[in-house]
Amino acid sequence: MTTRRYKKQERHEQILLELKLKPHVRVAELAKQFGVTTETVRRDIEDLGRDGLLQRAHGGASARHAGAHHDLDARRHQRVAERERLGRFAASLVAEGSSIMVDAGATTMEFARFLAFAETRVTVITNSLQVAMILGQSPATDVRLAPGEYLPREAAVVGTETCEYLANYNVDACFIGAAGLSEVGVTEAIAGFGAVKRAMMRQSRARHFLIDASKFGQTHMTRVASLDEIGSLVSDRHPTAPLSGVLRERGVRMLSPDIQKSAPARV
Amino acid sequence: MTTRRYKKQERHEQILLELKLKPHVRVAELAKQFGVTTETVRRDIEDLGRDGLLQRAHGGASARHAGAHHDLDARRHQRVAERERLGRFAASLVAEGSSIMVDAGATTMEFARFLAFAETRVTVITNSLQVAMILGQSPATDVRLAPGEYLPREAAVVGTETCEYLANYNVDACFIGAAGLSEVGVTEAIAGFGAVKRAMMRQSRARHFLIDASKFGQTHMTRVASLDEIGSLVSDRHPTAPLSGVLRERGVRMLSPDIQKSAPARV
DNA sequence: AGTATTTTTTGGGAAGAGCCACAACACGAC
DNA sequence: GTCGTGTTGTGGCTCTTCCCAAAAAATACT
Repeated sequence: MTTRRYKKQERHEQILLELKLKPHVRVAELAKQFGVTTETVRRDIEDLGRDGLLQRAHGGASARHAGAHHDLDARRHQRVAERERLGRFAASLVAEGSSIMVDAGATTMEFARFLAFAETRVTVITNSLQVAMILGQSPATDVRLAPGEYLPREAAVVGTETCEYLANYNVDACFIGAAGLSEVGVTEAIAGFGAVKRAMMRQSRARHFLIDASKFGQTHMTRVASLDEIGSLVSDRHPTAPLSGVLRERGVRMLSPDIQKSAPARV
Repeated sequence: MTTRRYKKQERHEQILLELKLKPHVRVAELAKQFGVTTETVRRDIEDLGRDGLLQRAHGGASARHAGAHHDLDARRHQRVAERERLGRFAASLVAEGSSIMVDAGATTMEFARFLAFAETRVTVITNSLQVAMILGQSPATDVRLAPGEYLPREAAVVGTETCEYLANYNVDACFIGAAGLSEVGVTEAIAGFGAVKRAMMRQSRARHFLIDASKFGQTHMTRVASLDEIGSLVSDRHPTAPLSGVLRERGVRMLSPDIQKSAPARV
């Protein structure tokens, strides 16, 4: 027997690995690679798709580029439009020729996509591998990546090294995401990220928090910033009644794209 | 007239934008969105694909995202079998519980894949985003990423920051790729990488150079190491006549998997 | 060992996507 | 207006992919 067969789980791992390297794989391709039937690969893909580890597509599978948490996937898919508006709007806040720090996360990634697309000339310092790769696409962007321990879940680095590194730079603005915004302030679910976000805040003249409306009122484990420390809140919608009052009181600048209904939506 | 028709260029932009947001779009989807025939969309995709702005796929198009760098991907598809043998073999050299540095490149990526697959308990320091992502998959691996300027072409960081960072660590071994190996020594085509490779060499007790046979006899611009400095050469085949003699003379340990035909090839 | 369970292959029909060549349409120049 | 160029739509055909169900093989269990 010359070629031993891959076991199911081995194929699954290989497929995911493959998707880390290219955005799209074809069923036929994988079948040949593994030496199995396309039907088998199809089943593999179906399994992985059910677990939210990849996106199915006709003829193959695509990476779930968000790097977002599996559990939040459903919500992520409902709020695509919102996140997109937020990202596009936030990207418009970046001045030509400026330097910024960009945090890791699904929202900031969306922001990075629009920024790359706009080809704004800008220097970016980030701890997110995804953000680095996205912005690296744009020839107008200089990207510096922070060091640190690699967190596969979020495709980002964290830790003291990361914070120390950030402390060496002073930038015009930072763009930070978060899991929750409430009267308590900005909070984050994933430990380790808090420190990085705070380090970014310290080094930036302007602070932009990219938080979509679904996170309003939520409080998570670690506090990232008190309300006073938030420079501006960038969101897809303005916060409503109780929260908006508190925010205004504490001097938070609230920015959102929802005024301009003018241009007939084209997308 | 309610819905004005998109012009060609507008569609092109929209398609690219769409791909920034999701990794894969379908022809049929886009056709409906634009209100044109699938045939037209197909033509659009073909145009964009010709310019290398996206990857074609059956049923649609994929983003040329992060990691799908043409040359890197193309290289990955050349000499697959050789590279694979090399990678698998090199991965077997890593001792359980050790710490290593891993260079950027197509060959070291393959090595990383097998190392991740083997789930060897190991601490890895790298300047390659791809290597970090691949090894991050393995729960047994601790990954630290070096800082520096991001090079989209290779999905790696380089520069003085990178080298300075590496100087802070001392590891058991380093695994370094290269574009050429000749009597002159190990040489590299891409400037900036040489310094990083040398920095890794300095901090490692053992040095493994992962160089496949197709690179024997080649000399490139910047010198990475003289023959004396090479610890061991890991390759898919033993070097032949003129080169092998010189290498032996200069104390290079030559390792390659071609003796052990035992384990049936797995892919 | 032998049986049970999971996994993979096989085959065939339906749906989708691709490709090609030619017709239809738009736009600008003259 | 006519012409020419470039773009888009149409119809016919082929190939690929999908999905389903049943047979075959591999694996796990006792």
